[in-house]
Amino acid sequence: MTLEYAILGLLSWQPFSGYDLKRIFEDSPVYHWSGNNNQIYRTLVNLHNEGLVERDIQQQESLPARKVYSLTPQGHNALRHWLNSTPSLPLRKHEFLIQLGWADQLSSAELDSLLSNYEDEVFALGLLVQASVKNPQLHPARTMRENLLWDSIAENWSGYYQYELEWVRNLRRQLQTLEV
Amino acid sequence: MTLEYAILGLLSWQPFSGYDLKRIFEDSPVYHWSGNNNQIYRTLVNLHNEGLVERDIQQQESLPARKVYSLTPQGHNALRHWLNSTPSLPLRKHEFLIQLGWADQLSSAELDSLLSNYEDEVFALGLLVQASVKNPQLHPARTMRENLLWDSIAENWSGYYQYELEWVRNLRRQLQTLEV
DNA sequence: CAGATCATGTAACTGGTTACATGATTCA
DNA sequence: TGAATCATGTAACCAGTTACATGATCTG
Repeated sequence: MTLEYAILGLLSWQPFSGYDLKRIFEDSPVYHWSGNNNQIYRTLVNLHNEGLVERDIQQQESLPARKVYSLTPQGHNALRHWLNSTPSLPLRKHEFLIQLGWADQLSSAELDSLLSNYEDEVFALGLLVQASVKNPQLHPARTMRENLLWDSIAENWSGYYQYELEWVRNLRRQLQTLEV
Repeated sequence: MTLEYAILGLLSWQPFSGYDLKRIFEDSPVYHWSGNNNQIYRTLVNLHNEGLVERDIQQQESLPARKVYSLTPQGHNALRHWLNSTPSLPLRKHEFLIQLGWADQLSSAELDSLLSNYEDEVFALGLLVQASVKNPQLHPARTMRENLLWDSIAENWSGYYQYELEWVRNLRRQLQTLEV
């Protein structure tokens, strides 16, 4: 389960509550794929049962208690083991390309509006991603090497949206020359 | 449900059996995300219940009957409606980038071996993708415009793996210069 | 006064994976 | 003789989404 390790990673940096984690997952495209409580809170309970994290309950007046989690030595081990395991390849679910595959049924106006919508959305998301991925609150930079790694992660994400944007612009241009 | 429309799309091209579809989904990165029977066979039953496809049962001697599905007029309508609906953005689940985010805990030998593994796998998959995405059996080319669309889909996929490959090579180079 | 933020959590669901089961035929 | 291909399907499970519930405090 990826989410488990994603959480272990973050906790190896600093202790967080479920709520903190939820916000990080929501805000960062790196952790894009789950920003929902249900899974996060349940995963924390599991990790706790497995002895990989420990929880510190901080009582607050007039707000529910914060449950702050941190790694146990076993948690550190589990993380380190995962870090050395063989990397998994990125998964892309690109629904739009499937849509496009049958879009010859559309008029050229409809098709271009579809592409222009896509272009706008990619552009907008690209800006968001660029902003959030550079947010120093979302990642550590304790050594020069760690800094380089996170820069490279940020570059991978923002570069990806750039790639997608150039691709759609190029396609629109090609379709226009076909039109004439 | 994306799978539903992906199937409607394919059936709008030509009739297929569940087994045919399963193989297409397995072979093509475009439909990467599900090559498993369970869902495909169940989805076909659903589509049939909804009246979007009709089935033609072809008895065979000594082999189970082939159930060949094709679109009904309602199926064509549903597809056309979806084609004109607002495009959805690509989803990337990039587990490796999360792994990398905490990889400063590894020795430089371990880190480089991780990256080199990743590079090899991306390279290999890139070749596969390039081959399968150009396979004319997996897509129609009935008009010049349709041809252009599918070329562009193929380019999006193979270009993506190229992008990922250049990214990892670049990172390895940067890490090496840091080392010295 | 309405809506966001802090902070926890649960219920019901959809989507997707892994593994199993059957059984004939072809190919190395 | 063992593996791959053709062709159907089911059972059990894991992962992820949407929506709900509570209740105080802060901000416009």
